[in-house]
Amino acid sequence: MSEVDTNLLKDLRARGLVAQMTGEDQLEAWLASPRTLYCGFDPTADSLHIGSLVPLLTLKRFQLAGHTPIALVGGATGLIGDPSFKAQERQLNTEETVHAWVDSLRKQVSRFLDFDAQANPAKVVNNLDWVGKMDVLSFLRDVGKHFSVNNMVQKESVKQRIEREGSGISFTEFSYMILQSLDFAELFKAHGCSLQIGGSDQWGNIVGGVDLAKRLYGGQVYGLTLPLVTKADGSKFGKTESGTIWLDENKTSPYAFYQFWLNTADADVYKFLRYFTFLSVERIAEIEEQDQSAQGRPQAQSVLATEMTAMIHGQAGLEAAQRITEVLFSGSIDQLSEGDFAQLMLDGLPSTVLARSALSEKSLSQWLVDAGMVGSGKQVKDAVNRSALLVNNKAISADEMVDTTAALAEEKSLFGRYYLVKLGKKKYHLIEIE
RNA sequence: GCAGGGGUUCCCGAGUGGCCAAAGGGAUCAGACUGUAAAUCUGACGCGCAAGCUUCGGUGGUUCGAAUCCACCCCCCUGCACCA
Repeated sequence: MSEVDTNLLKDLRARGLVAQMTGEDQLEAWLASPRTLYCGFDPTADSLHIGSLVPLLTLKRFQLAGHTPIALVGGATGLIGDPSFKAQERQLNTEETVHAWVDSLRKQVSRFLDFDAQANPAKVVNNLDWVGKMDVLSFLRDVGKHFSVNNMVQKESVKQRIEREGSGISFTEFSYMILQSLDFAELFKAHGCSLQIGGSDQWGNIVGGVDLAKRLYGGQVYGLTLPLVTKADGSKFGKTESGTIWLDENKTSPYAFYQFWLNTADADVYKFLRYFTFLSVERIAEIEEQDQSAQGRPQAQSVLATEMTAMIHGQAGLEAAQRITEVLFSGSIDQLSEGDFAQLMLDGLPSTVLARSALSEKSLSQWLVDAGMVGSGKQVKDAVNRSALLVNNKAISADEMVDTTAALAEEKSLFGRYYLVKLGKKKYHLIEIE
């Protein structure tokens, strides 16, 4: 039997990663020996986003401490939809869609865990493998009988759906909790899995699973929830003007990803370092101290961005992101070589390739809207009025905004074909004329 | 099925015949200040550079004029009934 790191729980607590747990006193002792634990990820998109990162990384922390992690991809539960704390009934996705998403998530999740560990190799399972085989009568008689609707209705996670005016909950979503409970019981039986972790919104579902595993198999099992990531200013974590921050580099480029973390507010950054990185809490405290005694800009954001980008996108992704950042925010663009521009495009700087003959087709504002740089021409106009729209560092006039040929005149280009468009302080888009 | 309540621009939520592209708040974007922070102040916020165009669940109608009135339809909520 391999040894485990018994300081795990202490470390999780120090990181603020423990929201609730069952069997408060016993869990610590239970984790003194290697155990198997799981966390579920439902396919609600073709990629995980950074919100899922906290449970995923915690699974990793458990593995590093010597326990065996199981990542469950919800091929079955994803077909139903978790109602927990959702304001509205969700639209069901088709089976094909969910199947495809399951495959994507399986790959993504696998990158974080170690499957070759001698003592505690990770596993990935899909709950469709057992739920899909179950027939209705078995479900109702063998599983359903253990659930009290009275109890389920009391759950905070579905309460607002039941009480709230203007919404409701279908039996389908209401049954979700039973399926998730079944997962835990099933994993206990098949893999001796004795701990489920998840976001604190999963508490109700997790407790349901603990109860069911006990009733069906008399298992000694535990549940542990992690805090939902919140921001000090109350806005939603993980979203920016351009949408969700995904883990998939095709949906969120390493550059955008790096920038996201770099823009973390001071009030959140040390908490995020504890939540998301594998830096020790001591090291993080040290960073915080240094930042406090130093004037001006803290180093924490940069550490966070570096750690996270390297973790998700690797060293190459990090370097690309830093290269772009360096050029745009500290360098002067006229020092760029022709090759640098090509590199920026490769590195993932948002860019568009246009034919010179096509320029006269639309106004510059329309081109920028089409390129996805801004939401509407009004925003471009607003920026132009404030001299906040620059092409190769020169402000665009109101006339040029309408006349693309003038705005992107050949003599204004760099190397005859590059135009770096800057809107506001942070938004960049590269246009190449071919 | 019956009765009652409701569906407004990203969200919440005003608006009950012209002054409504539609109050207010939130979110978001931009500017100033800064550290590519926070807080604050300013501007924008259906689409369009503009002229102008398209909206208030849907379709028709009344009217010089409708988010606002009428008819029918769709959807949601609450209660009752039906079913058992």
